[in-house]
Amino acid sequence: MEATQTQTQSAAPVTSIAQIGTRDGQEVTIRGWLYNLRESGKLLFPIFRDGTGTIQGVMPKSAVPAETFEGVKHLTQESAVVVTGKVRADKRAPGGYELDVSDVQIVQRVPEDDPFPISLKEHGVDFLMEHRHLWVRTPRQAAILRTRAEIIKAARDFFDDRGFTLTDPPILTPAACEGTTTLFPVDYFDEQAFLTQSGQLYIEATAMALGKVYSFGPTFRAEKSKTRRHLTEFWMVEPEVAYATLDDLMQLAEEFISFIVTRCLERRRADLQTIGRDTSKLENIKPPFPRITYDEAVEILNKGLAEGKLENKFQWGGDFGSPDETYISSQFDRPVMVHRYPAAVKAFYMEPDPKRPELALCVDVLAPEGYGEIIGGSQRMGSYELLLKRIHEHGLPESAFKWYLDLRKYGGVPHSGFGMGIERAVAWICGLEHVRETIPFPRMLHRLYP
RNA sequence: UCCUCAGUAGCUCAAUGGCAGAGCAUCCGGCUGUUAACCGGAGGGUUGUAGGUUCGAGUCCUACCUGAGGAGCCA
Repeated sequence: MEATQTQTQSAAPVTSIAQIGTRDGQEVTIRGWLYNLRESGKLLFPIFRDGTGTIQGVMPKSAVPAETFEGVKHLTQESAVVVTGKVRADKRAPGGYELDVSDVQIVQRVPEDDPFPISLKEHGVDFLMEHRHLWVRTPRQAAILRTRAEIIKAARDFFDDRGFTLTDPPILTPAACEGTTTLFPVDYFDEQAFLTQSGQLYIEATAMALGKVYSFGPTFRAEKSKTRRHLTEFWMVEPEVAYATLDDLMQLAEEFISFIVTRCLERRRADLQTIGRDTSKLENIKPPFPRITYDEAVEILNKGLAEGKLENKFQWGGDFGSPDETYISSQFDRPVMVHRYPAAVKAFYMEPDPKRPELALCVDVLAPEGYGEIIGGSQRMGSYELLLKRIHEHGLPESAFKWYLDLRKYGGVPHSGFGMGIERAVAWICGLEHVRETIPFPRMLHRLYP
């Protein structure tokens, strides 16, 4: 399995497969891997990939040296190769171009007695997850990862271009941010620490320093969730804005989501096609998004029950379950913003609605097509006294929140923010069945390898 | 934590309680336009583990292990 040091002797310029259309008729070099090999008598059709795409090579036995032909004829899937050939437009080729191969240098040959495990046929989920480090090489997974990168870049561009400052919250924290979910404990020099479940409390502090801020980073939840929407380690982008109200926040959220979707349609359309996404469902993701109150959402559920489209009666005061969210979002053709939930089912730090104090000034954005909640946000509580009371009510240690309370003591202002789960956004935009495909190495209940 | 389903060749799956099979992958052979190529041949098995019922168990029963889907919780 030794890797030979290959000197690319050819004068042909190294080109990416994605850019090969600009080199029609020219001699180029591609550095990549053998994706597949078909043959027909004295004619070989090796398909190469380089991370940007795939292209079929054509090799008649008569056109290349005998040793080159024999070397490629017995080449194994995923062997590393440096290929030189002439680009030729061909209507028969899926990408529009083929490569008339003149030379193939084998950088590393996969042994035939231990072949690449992921063949081109279908595989089961468990097998693919065990081989995630190799699964990411397949065209569909590569397209998803490129789209994830585009979504992250779009999110950061959106905030950077609007005067937000990126401020990174800590990952090791002394206490729960929200006090609700189970955290991963960490030994911190004989002190108890936890992996963060949200950067929100910390960016409230930096928002008071810088006005408009956001964070982008990993978060951790030790919940034993086993669904297509949950990971134990996932990435969130969280903006926080001083002086912003709930209405300001909802406007920000709809502009944010629209920007990201539009960007993906502009720049990753080919990848979305590879993934098999019906992009027509993304075309109308533009402001304004429907805004409904929690009360109106409950009415929708009750009506759905009366029409026999839902099974269980929904009691006012509870949080929506997954089937409830799916039904509510199915009534709209774009993300729906549900605001003003009962304070009792939401986190301790949310500002009460002055008109109805039993409600919180919060919003959940439910993605279409049953993808559920992709954004959760709120106007933050302003009153020092009420915040202290809520901390006690939730059984949280006051000492750990002293600094957070300080934010209300020293120049407290109305402020609002939300968090968007990157993986759920990727799953929705790519139209995936499960969030496990949205991140290079998903961490789930009982899955820590590879 | 609870409910449901599934573990058979490297992979995807068949097999009425009665000889453990196919396709793909690998190897050998054939084919000058293949599109998950095709055609012919070869090798490849402690049927998740442990026990039980039976003349006989991949198949039926019990326990356990592993995985998947869902609930709860959440983004």
